[in-house]
Amino acid sequence: MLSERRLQVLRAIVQDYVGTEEPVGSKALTERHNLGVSPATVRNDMAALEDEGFIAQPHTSAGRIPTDKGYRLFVDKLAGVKPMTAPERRAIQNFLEGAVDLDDVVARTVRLLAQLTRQVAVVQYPSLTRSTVRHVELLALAPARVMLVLITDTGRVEQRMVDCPAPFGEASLADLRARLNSRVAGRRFTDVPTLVEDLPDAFDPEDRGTVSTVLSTLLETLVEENEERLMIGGTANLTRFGHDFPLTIRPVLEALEEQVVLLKLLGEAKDPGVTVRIGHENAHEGLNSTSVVSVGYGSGGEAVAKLGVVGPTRMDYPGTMGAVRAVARYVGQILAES
Amino acid sequence: MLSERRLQVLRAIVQDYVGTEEPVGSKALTERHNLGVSPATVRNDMAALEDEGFIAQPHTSAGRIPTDKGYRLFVDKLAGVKPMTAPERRAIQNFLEGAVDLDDVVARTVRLLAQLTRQVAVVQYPSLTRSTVRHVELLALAPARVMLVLITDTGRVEQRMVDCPAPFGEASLADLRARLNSRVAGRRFTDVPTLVEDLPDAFDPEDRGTVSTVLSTLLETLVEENEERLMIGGTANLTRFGHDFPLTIRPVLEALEEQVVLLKLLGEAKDPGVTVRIGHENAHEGLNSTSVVSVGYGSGGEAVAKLGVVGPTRMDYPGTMGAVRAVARYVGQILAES
DNA sequence: CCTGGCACTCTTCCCATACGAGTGCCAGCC
DNA sequence: GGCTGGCACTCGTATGGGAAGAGTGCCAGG
Repeated sequence: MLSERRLQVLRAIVQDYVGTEEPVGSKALTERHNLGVSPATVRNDMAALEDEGFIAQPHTSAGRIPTDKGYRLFVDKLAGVKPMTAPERRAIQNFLEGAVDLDDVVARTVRLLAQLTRQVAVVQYPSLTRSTVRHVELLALAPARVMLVLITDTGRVEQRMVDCPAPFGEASLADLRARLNSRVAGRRFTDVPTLVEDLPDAFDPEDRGTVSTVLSTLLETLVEENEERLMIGGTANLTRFGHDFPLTIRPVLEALEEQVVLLKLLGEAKDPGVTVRIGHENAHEGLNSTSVVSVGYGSGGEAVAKLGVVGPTRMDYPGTMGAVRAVARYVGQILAES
Repeated sequence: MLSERRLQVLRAIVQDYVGTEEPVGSKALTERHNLGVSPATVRNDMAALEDEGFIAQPHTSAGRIPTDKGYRLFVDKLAGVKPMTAPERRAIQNFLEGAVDLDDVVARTVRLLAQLTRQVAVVQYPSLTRSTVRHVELLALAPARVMLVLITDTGRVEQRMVDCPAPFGEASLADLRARLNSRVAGRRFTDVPTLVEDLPDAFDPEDRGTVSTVLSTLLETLVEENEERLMIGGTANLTRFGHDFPLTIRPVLEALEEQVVLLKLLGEAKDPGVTVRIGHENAHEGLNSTSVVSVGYGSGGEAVAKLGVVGPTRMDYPGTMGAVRAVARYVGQILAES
């Protein structure tokens, strides 16, 4: 087991390295931190930390830098989440309150996160599966053409065109609209399939085909839109990544464009609080030199989607975690209000 | 005036530089192109071209690279638009035809453009101003809460929540819905304000306030959403930009995040055909080392939005212009069909 | 267990040199 | 007049050898 002081040394190394972006040596450490021991002692501690795999040297005559394992220990044991200051919290709230619709909320959230953390921000749109139906609307655009509009409690709106097998009267449409809403309004999306199962039976045989078509489009929408959308921002912050540019940044940009990858990444974080995945803990190869800090957010107690940031493993974890947590909290509030 | 051969020399320089990314010298030119003259002659021509400002030397003992002015001449006079091959055209069509809704069309277009040109692709959503109204829907979500849904002929859907000053009966709502649609359906967005101007007069005094509120929300939507949305893709291609990385790429990424900047950029291109803005021709400073190739697209004869790519000034102009033009054409077709 | 001292290892920086690519110019030739 | 070969010149880049500096590991002593 590592002694208390060795942990302090590790913490100091992480903090200094995050600050300076340069390998940190024993002498610099004792100067900048009150460890109460000499550089020589620190050197011994460093050697031990290196044996355990928490830190490494880029080359023989250089200082140490934390490994992924070192950051992991730092995040788990050595540092808390740095809470936002009151002015920061006010600023977050003010900025988000100006949003006019869901798109705007998401867009503002991305901007805000990117600015606060100076990293790449990723915000997932509220998921359909975990939401409830506010309203389903059917519009006859032509005799045999219906537009299906789905409104969720999180303000999300999805629409689909339905080509009906037969013309569908306005009265039947109104009937279907009423029956559909009375069954699914306020219910969870996951329950919808069973709730509408026997709905065609209530209609005249001639309309049943159309009703079935509409319903199956509705169910399709639930499934399709399940591959959720997300918004990304702050990619310009990638330029602060490191010195050996193109090689580091390219795979990250590629990964960011693969929404599937990002969604999987966010989806994997099951933790109810802030989740941190460091370097190689990320399954995707392109993100092996990055850390992902994410958290769920939602209008009620339950998370309906995730948001987070992607940055270099050398990042200010306490600050980033604090910012991510705070933003998620306020977004949740905004969603609950609207 | 420049002689015919000098123009050929300029063309050769542009082509070689685009290919190799390195300053091109007189000897290499005569070897790779059948100019029929010796390097010494080419040197004289180069000196003349440099005097005129079409090419420049990075340093005394290096080859020449084209200036913005040189690229401009190349684009205007020396090169045409390279048409896509038949297989390429088929691939474009196939790829776009799989789209299920407008979002998907735009997303696929971005991907396609980025892949074809190996550059950053930008696609603007079809504009509201130049579209016509397909349908306006009003949904009573609560006694004094109405959702306004606007559907355009390009498939775009916008929704807004309206908080009414007074409860609004279902009958009145149906009345308003019917009157509204009979007036604006099939009409251009720009005409809507005058078309609905006197609509409140037809209602009972007690409903007038609500009708006005709904209408003003509708008009707001037209104005607000006029600041159009766009989708960007292929940012990973920025890594192929140049050797002096962070400095070049950073302002570009920043500009790309400022949608306002991009929209202005696309908006400035009035040309009915493919527009090319080279280097400093772009008003925005961050894009001074890039060229923007854009073109309008639309379902009918008229352009409803723009799309294009952003890349280094050192790009394959004929190929890029061909790809941009072809994609715009097929997107137009897809929109017209749906 | 901590500390000061010391030898050792590398990387980085700097400078000087050599090399080579490319130019500009000139005299001569068609 | 325009093209060509030749030649001197410029200047960036590659190469190599120190010298400097940072940092380490280890050891003997407190």
